[in-house]
Amino acid sequence: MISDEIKKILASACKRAGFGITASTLKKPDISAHGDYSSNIALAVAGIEKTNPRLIAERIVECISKNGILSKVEVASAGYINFYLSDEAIYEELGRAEGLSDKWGAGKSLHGNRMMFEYTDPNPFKAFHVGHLMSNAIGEALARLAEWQGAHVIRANYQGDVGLHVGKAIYGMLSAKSGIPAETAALLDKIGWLQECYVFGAQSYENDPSVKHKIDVLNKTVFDKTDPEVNKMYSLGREWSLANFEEIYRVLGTKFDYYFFESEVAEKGITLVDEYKEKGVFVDSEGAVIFDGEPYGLHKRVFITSNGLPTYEAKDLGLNVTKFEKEPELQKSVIVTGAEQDEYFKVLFKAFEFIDKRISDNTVHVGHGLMLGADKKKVSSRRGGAASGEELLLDLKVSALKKILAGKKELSENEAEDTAEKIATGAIKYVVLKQNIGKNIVFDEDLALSFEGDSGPYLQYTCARINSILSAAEAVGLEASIERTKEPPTELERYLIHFENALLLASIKLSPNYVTTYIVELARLFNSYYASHHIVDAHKPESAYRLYLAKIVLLTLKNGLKALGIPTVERM
RNA sequence: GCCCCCGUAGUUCAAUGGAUAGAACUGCGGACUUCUAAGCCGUCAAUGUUGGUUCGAUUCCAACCGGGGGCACCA
Repeated sequence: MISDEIKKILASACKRAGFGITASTLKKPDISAHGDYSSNIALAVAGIEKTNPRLIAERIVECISKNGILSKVEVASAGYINFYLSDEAIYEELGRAEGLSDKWGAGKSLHGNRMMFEYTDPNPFKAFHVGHLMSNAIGEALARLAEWQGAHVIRANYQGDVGLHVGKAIYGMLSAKSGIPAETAALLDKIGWLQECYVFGAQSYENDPSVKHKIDVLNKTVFDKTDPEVNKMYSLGREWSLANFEEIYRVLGTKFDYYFFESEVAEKGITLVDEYKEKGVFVDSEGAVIFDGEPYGLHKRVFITSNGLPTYEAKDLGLNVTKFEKEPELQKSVIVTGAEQDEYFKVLFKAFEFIDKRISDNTVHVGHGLMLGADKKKVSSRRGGAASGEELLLDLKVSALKKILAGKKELSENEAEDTAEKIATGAIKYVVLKQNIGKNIVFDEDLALSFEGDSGPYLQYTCARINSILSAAEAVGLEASIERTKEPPTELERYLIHFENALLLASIKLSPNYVTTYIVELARLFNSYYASHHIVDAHKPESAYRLYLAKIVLLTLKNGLKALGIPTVERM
């Protein structure tokens, strides 16, 4: 990265000037008039030495040796040191980007690290909710950003295949047995039926005390596997749900390496609680076994109920131990869930400090906000009730398809369908990834359907537009080249140079929005450039360079989108 | 009651303690019979309140006001 070069230059200049600061602070200035890179190091030094920052900056600048990559170094304002890259350095960076191709943007900051990301976590027998969509978008982006930094990433999905919700669903299934879809029926029909069963079961559970009792008993039957009929419903529902989730993951672009199930980790959780109860980590309280977080400013949590059943606390104990058992070389474990679990995880990690410090030290929880509708309430579906993730995707897809068909593009039916799906996925993922993870998202579906402005489709559109330019160039036999007829770098070229840093920062901060912000600004700069520069013109010598630049922009957009898990389209 | 998170243009979001707080949507006003108008250009408009720390605060600290979430056998 060229910023590393400048950091070195700056550090050695500081040393020569007699300032022993090694922590170099180099950033891209907010406005281009302040150069390509800027350092506030003189301000920091002045703070310590109680002297005039401008004088310090000037002393540092005097010590900067001549270097081909810099055209100018200046002291500005209160004492900033602004670095201006030479045109040659910028062309060289563009050439480096081209050479790296689909590796352009990658870094080494996590090279050799083995990291597990757990996300999505839907529950079989229940709907795939918009919350799962968010968790997936964020988890997938974080996983990919880590991969771009050289980490070996392991994707994990933890699913609740036991528990009350299963009892409710199976109660519904048994009640509606006559309407059960045939084995040959479409998956969508099976899932539709299953969800109706769940809703029926859940409502009956709330409204009818006798049913509540029946479901509680049924739930135990599910667990004990003593009733063949119940067993059959259980395996059908589980199978259908998981197959349906797999289809959603395909659309979303996620491939999991591990599927953990609550049923598989419960036993281990119970054993751990027993073991560490003897050591005083867990204590009996009102018949339950709890961990008391209050001495640490946290709260109490039940791990084993008074009926002797493990809560999700105990299961999480088993889950996290299992992760490190299956992956002994694991250096970091990241868990993505809703932010409502923030404090729960603090308690869990505190308990882990007494059980396995390696786990508590190397596991981080990322809590994301809720997705709300335009009315700031839960996103509701067109059919009433909370919207499922699938419905939301489908609504967006239908709208995208309409828009595609309204155009005069000659896309085949398949391509149109596929493109619409990618636009829908891109739209929803972008909305989730463009803002800070912990905050609630207000998702105005009508606004999202317009696909205008600061949006995923805007980025996809820009890519499609460049593709179109490339084919226009091909049609007239124009070849991209940076060798002849270079033009002085514009803001666009100067912006491209910061791509690697955006990816690095996003990875370090677990904040994909650094990348969304970067690439949407890049797209904006390109579209603006496009409006004022005619690119393909066989008669203009500068066309080769402009085409080259367009290709680098496309490469950067594609790599950025890939690192976020947002699909790109060829045409739209 | 205790704890956690969040308060930035009319709206939805940005901003690694630094320079002139950046976009999008909306509104208003434009350009274009040239490579994709899901585009481009211009314009109006914002840091909840009061203090503190700092050379410098949207960012850190405190209090208050407002919103959301969590605090025992559900996940």
